[in-house]
Amino acid sequence: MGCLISTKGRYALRIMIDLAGNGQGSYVPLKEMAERQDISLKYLESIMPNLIKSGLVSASQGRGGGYALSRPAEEYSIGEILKAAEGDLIPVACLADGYVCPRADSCRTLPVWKKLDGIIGDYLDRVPLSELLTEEETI
Amino acid sequence: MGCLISTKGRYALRIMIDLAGNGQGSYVPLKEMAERQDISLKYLESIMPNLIKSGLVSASQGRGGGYALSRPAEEYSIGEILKAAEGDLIPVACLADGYVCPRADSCRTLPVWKKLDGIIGDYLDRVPLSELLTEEETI
DNA sequence: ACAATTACCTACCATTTTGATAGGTAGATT
DNA sequence: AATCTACCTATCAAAATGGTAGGTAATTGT
Repeated sequence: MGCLISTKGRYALRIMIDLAGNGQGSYVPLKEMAERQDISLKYLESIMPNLIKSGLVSASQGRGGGYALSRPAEEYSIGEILKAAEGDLIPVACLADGYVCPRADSCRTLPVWKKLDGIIGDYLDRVPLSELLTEEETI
Repeated sequence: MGCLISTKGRYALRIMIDLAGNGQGSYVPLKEMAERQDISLKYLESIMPNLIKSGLVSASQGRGGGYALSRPAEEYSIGEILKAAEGDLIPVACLADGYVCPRADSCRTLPVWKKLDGIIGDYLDRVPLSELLTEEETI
């Protein structure tokens, strides 16, 4: 389909919203969230490590364990969540990390891609996670 | 990789730039452009119908034939070119044409996707093809 | 101590998309 | 008539996507 944001990012966002609804105090088991959000537990298990690695959530094993936000919801941008979940968030392969295009210095379109990337990043970094919460979830 | 714009869109843009360099008068054979741009002729052949369908270029068969811009370069936006080449240009599957999400009315993220889509479209629609031409190509 | 609960890890897999190739057909020009 | 050109159909390898399965290790309540 050619999408910037896949289920990885979308599901991660829903998990973060779910976690925000629970507050920071206690841990929420992934199984609960999988059922609540109607997403495969096993698939979610493959996404969570990305959020852990980026320090967005903390986890605790064993009974009473689960996941929890590591900061208040207002202090997250959805940009950083999507970036963590997806690995990268680029509109065009030319901008891939580590990729050096042989046509780069004569390429007339590269500046446009960079600008586009900037615009997308700016917007997503400006939307706080808390903006996605309903009143009940915020309380 | 998770990209909004694939080679289809990027190659289409390079073809349009190449065509703009030739002016509107005569037709340019695809074979020439494939060699000049170092892109597989056969692959380009699969992209051109999209540009034809959207009325961005006109074609002529037979000797002396090829492709030509159907308007002056200033009157194209790169947004419409990319959209024609890619088929659609959406940042997230939720916005796919004809897709109706069951969670749509309670979804907290959908407004963000729509806004993002708007931002991307606005930018790309505002960049004219002529902005990608060098001085020589513009003459 | 032990059983239950939980995250975490590795491997696998079906489907779709991407990027491309191959060969042939039909129309236009010299 | 010969040639050049777009156009059409089929095929294909590799990668990404979205998901499944089974097991291991850490923690906790009882």
